[in-house]
Amino acid sequence: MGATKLDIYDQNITDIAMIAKVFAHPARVAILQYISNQEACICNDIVDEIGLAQPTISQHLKVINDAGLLHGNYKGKSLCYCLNIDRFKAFQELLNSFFNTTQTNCC
Amino acid sequence: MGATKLDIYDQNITDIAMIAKVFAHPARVAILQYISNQEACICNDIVDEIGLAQPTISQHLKVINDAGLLHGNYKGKSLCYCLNIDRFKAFQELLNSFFNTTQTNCC
DNA sequence: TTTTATCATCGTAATATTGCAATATTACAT
DNA sequence: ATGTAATATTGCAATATTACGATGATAAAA
Repeated sequence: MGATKLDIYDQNITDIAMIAKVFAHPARVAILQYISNQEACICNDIVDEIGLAQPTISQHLKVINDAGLLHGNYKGKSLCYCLNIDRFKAFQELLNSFFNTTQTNCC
Repeated sequence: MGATKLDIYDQNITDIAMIAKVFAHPARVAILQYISNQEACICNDIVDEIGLAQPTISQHLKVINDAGLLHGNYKGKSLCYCLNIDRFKAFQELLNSFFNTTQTNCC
């Protein structure tokens, strides 16, 4: 009990849910917005910007990264996280395809 | 510790996160898809369709309803849930506005 | 090489979510 | 009013998430 029953849903449904989960925490939305607005995107800057501890930010970054939304390059001693814009746009399209195939048929 | 710190984020960021949370569970995505594809949308049908117990479905419906995504009409002895399509489209636009203002500036 | 700065991982406590059985409520038919 | 079918609520156990201090790893600088 307690755990999500993943085996009973269609693949496209679990895909939508997994994408939405990335955006389902304000820290991750804020991180994504921040990264996309900066030229250099160093993790410690995010810690300063958002009022959360460094391990917490790092944990959220891992969730975002596991979803394939980041790629990082080393620049000096700081890690530069950048948005994987192709993946990001693919997420947008998947969500829109769900929204657009949904209609109201009754009431 | 453990609870999301909601007070440190901009309103639009928490809005996006709250919307995404509704779609962040496959049961809720499946319910929304199912409702939108049926002519009559009775809860017990959803229980049969998705392999979850009636109280669990009812709980997920409450989350969807609390987000303003449903309106219900009574039809005979069964409750007819219907998609609040205006709210649904508003959700889509908010998500798209977030996606569209996000760019990649480095790496 | 030692220090320093930056980011990741581990361990853990607090809180939230998920799922269901039992029970309550609601609306309708009789 | 009473019975019945459909949905909601409650209470609880299992699991997941969030947050952070302590610690570890890595790379540049001293």
